[in-house]
Amino acid sequence: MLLSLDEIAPVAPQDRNAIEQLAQRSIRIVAARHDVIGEGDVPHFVYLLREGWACRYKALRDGRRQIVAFLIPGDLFGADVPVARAMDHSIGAITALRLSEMATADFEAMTGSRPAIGGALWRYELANASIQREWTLNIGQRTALERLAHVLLETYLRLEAAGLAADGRSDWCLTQVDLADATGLTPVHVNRTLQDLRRAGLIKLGGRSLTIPDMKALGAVALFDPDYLHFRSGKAPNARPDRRT
Amino acid sequence: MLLSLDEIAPVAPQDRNAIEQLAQRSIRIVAARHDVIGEGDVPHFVYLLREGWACRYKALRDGRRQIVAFLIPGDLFGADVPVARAMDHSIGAITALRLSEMATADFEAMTGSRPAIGGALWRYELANASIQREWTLNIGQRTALERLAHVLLETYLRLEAAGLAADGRSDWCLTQVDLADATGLTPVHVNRTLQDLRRAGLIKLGGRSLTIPDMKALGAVALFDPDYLHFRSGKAPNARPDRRT
DNA sequence: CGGGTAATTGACCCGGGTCAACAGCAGTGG
DNA sequence: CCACTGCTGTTGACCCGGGTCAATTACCCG
Repeated sequence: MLLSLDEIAPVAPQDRNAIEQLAQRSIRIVAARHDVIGEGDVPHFVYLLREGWACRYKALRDGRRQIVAFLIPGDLFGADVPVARAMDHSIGAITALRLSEMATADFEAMTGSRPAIGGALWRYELANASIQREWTLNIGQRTALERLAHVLLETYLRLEAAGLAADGRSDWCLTQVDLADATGLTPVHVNRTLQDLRRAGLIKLGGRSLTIPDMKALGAVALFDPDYLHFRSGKAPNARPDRRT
Repeated sequence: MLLSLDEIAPVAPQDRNAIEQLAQRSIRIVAARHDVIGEGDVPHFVYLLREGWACRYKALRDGRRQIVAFLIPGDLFGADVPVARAMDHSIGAITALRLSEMATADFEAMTGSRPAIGGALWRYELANASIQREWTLNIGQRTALERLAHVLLETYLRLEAAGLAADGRSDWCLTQVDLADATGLTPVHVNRTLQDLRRAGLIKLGGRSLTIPDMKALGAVALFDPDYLHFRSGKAPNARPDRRT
């Protein structure tokens, strides 16, 4: 079973089994480009994404839309709802999805009886929060070229960590409009910037697949530092003196 | 004792006392414009901000800097470190700060023996994550005018919830450079945009204080919807049908 | 009174947005 | 099997919101 939780915080085999048991009970299929959960909803399920790509997004009243995270197979969402009352954003399917749905009551019973899962979940949500901060930085400070390079590289690395990509190559389900909504750029400018990246030999993107020939090179363009992803394989922490700002 | 945790999730008096006990043990003073914690650090304390304004920020290697959150009196930070290993961002003082520092071991012992605090903390971090998503939306989609209006209104409301502001008036400690770093604009453009807001009668800002004469009007300009703040006084959730995207 | 930080202003410029048209394909129904 | 439709990607011409550069003017605060 694909479980991105396990890439952030190790989950013991018996705990994995407990999750898997619950996850096998009910499957939900969602068509591409439909909402799984809408802003304001109080869903009664915790979801595990089994197949397909989705996104978290927020919309402004006038239609402007910001994707705030991509969800890929193995990702868990809705685990915060029992705590946070209602959704403050929507979950949208990018491709067709296959989801495991776990009744929140059952899910809470499980985390209650297995503290290790609660702890892992806590780590998982903190890692997601860290990614969210990086996105704020990405959109606020990076140029279009850096920004797209960053999103592509981050997404590739998450896919690789999930075992869905290797050797710099991956299936790719995001349209240029999706990338535009995620980066705060227009689709037209995404198109042109992707061409710049292609021309520079930094990516090959097309035909539903992404190839990154030189991770280091793309990372340099993106000003990429993988620490914020909080993968278990991450580097050790360091110390630092007082510093003026 | 000011405790923003309590504005998000109610904390029982005995739990409040437990936190206060711990918080009274050690005070740390930090000078304005110095770092409290640097990116990569593994601090051994959980901090409660008692006095002054601070921010979370991330910096790019070339010096570009993004403020990803403002911290005001009553805010708690560092509670995630025991879980997340190392800091993926920095905490910087905007004004001089007075902080309570609680040894992480003591803090964890307290949350361990008082599950209600752990639950409240979980809600608190989720509310912060929600604000972070709103900031991503803010920077990605709103114009300079909307964006500044949004930041000003959000910050005012948080101050009000903390009891540090009332009747549309509040002390104000952010410079235009701070606002620029938080919104992804340049200081020059922040200056001009603030003047537009002033000219429109939407804000009075100067002399270390902010006044918002008409909350509704400013909210309309900012496309502001307070639900994402997850204040206890928030509205009830609603339902919504399947919707195409 | 002096020195440093924060706010303001003007002139000019550019990265990315806007508008519009078109091309390539995949699905779909006749 | 093919025409039709709609989504995705691409390109060109033009424009504007916000950035850059460079002074200058308040403010503190000691």
